[in-house]
Amino acid sequence: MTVRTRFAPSPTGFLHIGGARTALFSWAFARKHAGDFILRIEDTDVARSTPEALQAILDGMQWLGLSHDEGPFYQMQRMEMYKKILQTMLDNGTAYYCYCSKDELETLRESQMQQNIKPRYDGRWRPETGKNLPTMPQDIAPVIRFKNPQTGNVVWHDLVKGEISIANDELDDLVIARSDGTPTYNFCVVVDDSEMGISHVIRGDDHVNNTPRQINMLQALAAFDTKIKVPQYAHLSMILGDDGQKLSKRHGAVSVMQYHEDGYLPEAVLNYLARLGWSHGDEEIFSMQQFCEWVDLDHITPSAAQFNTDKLKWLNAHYIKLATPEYLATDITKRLAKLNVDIASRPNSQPNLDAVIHLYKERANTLNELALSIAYFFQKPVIDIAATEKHLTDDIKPIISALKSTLSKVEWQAENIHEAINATVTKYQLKFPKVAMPLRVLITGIAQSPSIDQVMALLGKEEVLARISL
RNA sequence: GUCCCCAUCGUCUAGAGGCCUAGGACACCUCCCUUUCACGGAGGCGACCGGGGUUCGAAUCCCCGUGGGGACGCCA
Repeated sequence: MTVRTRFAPSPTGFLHIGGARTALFSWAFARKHAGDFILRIEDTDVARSTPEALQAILDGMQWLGLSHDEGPFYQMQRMEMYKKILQTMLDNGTAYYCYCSKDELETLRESQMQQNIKPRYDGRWRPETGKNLPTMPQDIAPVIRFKNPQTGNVVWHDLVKGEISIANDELDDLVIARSDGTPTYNFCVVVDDSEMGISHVIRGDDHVNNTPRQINMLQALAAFDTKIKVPQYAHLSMILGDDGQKLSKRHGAVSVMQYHEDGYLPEAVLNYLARLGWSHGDEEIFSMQQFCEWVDLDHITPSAAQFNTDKLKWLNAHYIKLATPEYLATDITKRLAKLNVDIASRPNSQPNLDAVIHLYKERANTLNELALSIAYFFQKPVIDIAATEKHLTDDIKPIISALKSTLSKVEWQAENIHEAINATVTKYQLKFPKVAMPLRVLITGIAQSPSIDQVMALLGKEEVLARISL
């Protein structure tokens, strides 16, 4: 059997971390089994769907590199097919019209809540042999409801959570088409999943409660079309915020593109997401190629997982270290531009950006940190007054002055610069940092940097000498 | 409220009845490296939600609590 998975977001918001993880597992699972990954846009909620949200989702998927083999399919473009199937269900008695008004349903719900029973449709328009239906109101456009079985249990083996069983009498006859005729989510999912030949439905665990309804519909459809099969389900548990709280629009939920913005590499986000709620022994760091070989559904934890930004940062630092300067340069140039450091227009690109990145990439957690920390190579440093006062003391100033004139005569290479500093240190019988620290502060503005001789070599003689002004 | 799901260090997790004195990773702490800060290296701190069973033996299986989460829309 060919594995076919899908990611089916509704374009009502950005692609957040939970959605991205679901997409990642669907994508990887399809890749592992040489199957197909399908992108389907569930846009039947016309009022809330926006082109901006659609674009944001597409951008997020692209940034992460989760490429689909088919689609994107848009449900709004599949209306004819849904309506045809709706009519078939009406004809064969698996669905029926319901003329309840929204007010009527609201009243029903409230009274059920008051009696402490689960609120659900009471089936007043459900046709049964020998049953008298209410008088059809003139002013109500009907919805279509699915005639859900009333007895027995729906049982399926969830690939993540194991066997789940829900009694049919817990379920009601759900609306599958609105009064304006448009089909609803649960119906479209069922039609699309079977029509697209989806073998594994991998989705968030907020859909567990929809699954028995969907299975019932699938079975109703299958009774009239033997090609229709119930797919396998895998429900991924949700991701909690750093603080253990549920992610929501109001609290903590951010677009995956925000991570891009914040200076995270997609490699790091992907690796982190793959490892969140899934494991392959003790493996922590792995490529997507590796993940696609290893991924399986039985090692996904059924419990919710809390997001940990520190660990993401650690992975990000790792992938920055791994990356070549050339790979990072374009991105870093853009981030520098945002800091008003325009290096694109510098004539002979001195200092060399790749070399600077090379010097700094082992010390940054994010690309933003990296850009910020190398800005002083391309513009006057921001001086840390406290650090300057601490290291550039009056007693050392004459020595630095002397060093400056020595420096002005050396051939500009890190080794020679190091030697010059060493000579000064020896001459005045000092410890190396005693000289290196004031230099560092003068040149970089702050008290932390890579080897100061290497920094100086890269920055260029003229600029270094200019910055050593006391 | 009703139904469904979940429960190992602070966090992510390993764990399929004996390999468990519970392993790894992030974070934290100490030391080493060192030209400051990082990086890197070596250590350390730190968990089986509670109670009952089953079994020679339970983190692992069962039951009951407790706690957490989800669902209950003409949203998806």
